[in-house]
Amino acid sequence: MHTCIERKLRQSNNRELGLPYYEFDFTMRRKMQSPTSYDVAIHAGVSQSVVSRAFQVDSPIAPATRAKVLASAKLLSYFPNAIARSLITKRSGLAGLLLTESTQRDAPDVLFFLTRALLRQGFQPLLFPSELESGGGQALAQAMAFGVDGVVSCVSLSSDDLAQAQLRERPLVLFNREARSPSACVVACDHSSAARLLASRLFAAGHRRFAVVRGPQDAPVSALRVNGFVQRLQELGIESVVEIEGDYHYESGHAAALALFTGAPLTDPQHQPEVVFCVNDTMALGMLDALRFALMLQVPRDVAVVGFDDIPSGRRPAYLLTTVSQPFEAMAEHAARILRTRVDDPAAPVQVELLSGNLIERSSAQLLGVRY
Amino acid sequence: MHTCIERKLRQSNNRELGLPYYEFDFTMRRKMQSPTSYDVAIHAGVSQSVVSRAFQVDSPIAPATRAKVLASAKLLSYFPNAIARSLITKRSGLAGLLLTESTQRDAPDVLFFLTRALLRQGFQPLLFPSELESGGGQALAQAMAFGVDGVVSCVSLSSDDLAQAQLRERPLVLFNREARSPSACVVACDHSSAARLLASRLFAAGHRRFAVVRGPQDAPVSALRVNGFVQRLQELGIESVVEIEGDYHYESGHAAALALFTGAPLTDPQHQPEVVFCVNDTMALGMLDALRFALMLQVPRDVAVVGFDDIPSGRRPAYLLTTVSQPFEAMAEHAARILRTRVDDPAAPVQVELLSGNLIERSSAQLLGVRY
DNA sequence: CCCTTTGTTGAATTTGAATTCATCGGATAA
DNA sequence: TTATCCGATGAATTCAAATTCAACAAAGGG
Repeated sequence: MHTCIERKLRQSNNRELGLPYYEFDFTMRRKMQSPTSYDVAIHAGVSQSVVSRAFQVDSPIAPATRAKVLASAKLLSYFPNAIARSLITKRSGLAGLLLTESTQRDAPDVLFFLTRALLRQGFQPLLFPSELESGGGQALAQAMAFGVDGVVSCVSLSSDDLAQAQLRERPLVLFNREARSPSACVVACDHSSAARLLASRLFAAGHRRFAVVRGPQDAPVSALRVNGFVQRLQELGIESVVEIEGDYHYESGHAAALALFTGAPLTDPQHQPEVVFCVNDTMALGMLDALRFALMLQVPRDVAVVGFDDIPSGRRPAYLLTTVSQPFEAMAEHAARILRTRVDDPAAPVQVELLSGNLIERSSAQLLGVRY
Repeated sequence: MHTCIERKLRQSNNRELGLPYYEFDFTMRRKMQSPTSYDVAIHAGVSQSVVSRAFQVDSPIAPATRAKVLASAKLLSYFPNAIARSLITKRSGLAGLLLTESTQRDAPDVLFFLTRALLRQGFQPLLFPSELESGGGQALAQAMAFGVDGVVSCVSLSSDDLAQAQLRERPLVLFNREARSPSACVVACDHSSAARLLASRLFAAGHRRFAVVRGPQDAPVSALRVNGFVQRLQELGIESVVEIEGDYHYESGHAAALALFTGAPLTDPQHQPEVVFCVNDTMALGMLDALRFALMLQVPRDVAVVGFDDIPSGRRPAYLLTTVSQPFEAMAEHAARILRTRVDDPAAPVQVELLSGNLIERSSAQLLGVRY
């Protein structure tokens, strides 16, 4: 009886004393280490397998035995070692969360809702921030090495990267990023449609001269928003839209205002834009402050301003920015649910979900027209 | 030769085919699974131990052998399994990061800087958000089960919880929380001193009637800030300071303004506070908006307002809030460094670091007096 | 020419928990 | 009373990589 347990116990003691495992063999409880299932087994007078079973649902174990084991475990403050468990079950309970610096700093809500949603689906979120948008591949490889069950990526990934993940049979959900492979699940805001709607309703409100402050050339979401906006305006007969490049930050919105409303066209009000669409709220706030405090213009009387994202500052009386809110909470819940589904059943169909943004009219710009 | 490897290979094949490990024994390469060190060993014509050594520094291995192994590994896109490694090395490379909802939502910078600092110290951050400030104990137990090498906690922990961590020999650093045990490392902003300094300099600027909007009664940092502020004022001869309880949110700052400046004392300007100290910026912004847009008061002419935290919105022209900034970036770097030190050497001395906050004077309140 | 030293290598063992499979015991059916 | 069955149990094996230790080779010294 208990030969295996005795061997293990002997080993434990020796480890603690810094001796080779097999040369030392009298019995003595070790201290100051996490207890193992063997320790609990000895305390409860059962085998290690029974301890393992006591911690699982639907396992063949007598209720009385389970109670006895759980009592011992509590006494020794034992908790199953998740690492050892995942080695054999091939399930770590970890979900990799790939982030860029800008996701973290400009849209902290994304991280908040995603971590909460992942937790609710039973995943512990393991963070892989990359400094650059291009660091996704390495972050993904790292995540694989850590044995994550799946990945939610807020970073663009190449089709090679996606293939890697698929090779390892690790489900991956792209969050607000383009799918570069037909096998990738995607949850995103429908930036393009929201921008089109915004264009329609600004047009309906009577505006005819538009300007756009976009993000850097290679920014994936900026392009979707700008193209949707501009294409819709072209359909409505607006031929030219002034475009200025920004970098998503407050200062570049401020600078864009000065660029738009200072210089030659200033003398001819016919050429000044009536509305400025900034592809994110942060720039829109810079724009508003520049218009009001540097250029002494009235908003929306002289110019209207719209943003995109619905950041908290834009809601306050000092700004009251008309904007589009992305349903981050719902998006996060969808992403986590899809991940859970595919982890449980790798054969589940690939899902692509586009959630529509909500137009929020405040006083920085008036919107008119049908609801949708 | 290679008997062990052959056994393992046979097992691998059977696993893939869904058969019991030991009944199937012809050789066939498995696909669509993460390669193991055995796969690489076979490919490179060496033993598994050699593969393991090839991936470590300072291990006895011939340079030529290592090159051969690494080439095979690259070809098979093999990467050591961090889970299996940590089972035997007792090092997971994971750092638990305990957070509350409010840390995440109100001070996203904390998470940003902490994750960056932990990464730089070679830790992968594993998140344990708890809905409530009281959920720290369970989060800590969870973190232990996941085998984290150490923990940074932005959540208050009881001395029992701290004892648990110590028992498991897992270093723990408290971030902006009180140490409930002499064995706990702490990195925090010196809220009390900063608040004292703020009081001194508002007094020096000529103010004599003060009000404070504090956080909930049990909020740990609110108390430090309020007490420092009020105590210093008492030392300076100010006997009574009006206190209003808020909940850290914008709306409660707004409400506090209405409570302070509406009603009986309004008729007698002698009793209206000249300065309001809000224990966080978010409430200070609510206060400012209420004063300006609801009560039609001029800031700072009629009332001065100061906050604490230096959130980005407060820096903008619409607010220009005088406040105290917490050196989160430096605090995060310190916390991560302390954690690294103690993980590498559990006998390293317990460190407690209080970093001083920086007073930032903008136009919502004037500060006078010596620099420090 | 033999013996020691140094540097590499591989077989076996280890980590902690889950799983498999044989076994044991008690209960029910014949 | 005996045969059968089912639930509960434990010994052994498994996961993937690190580590230990014995074995071996080549090089150097006596």
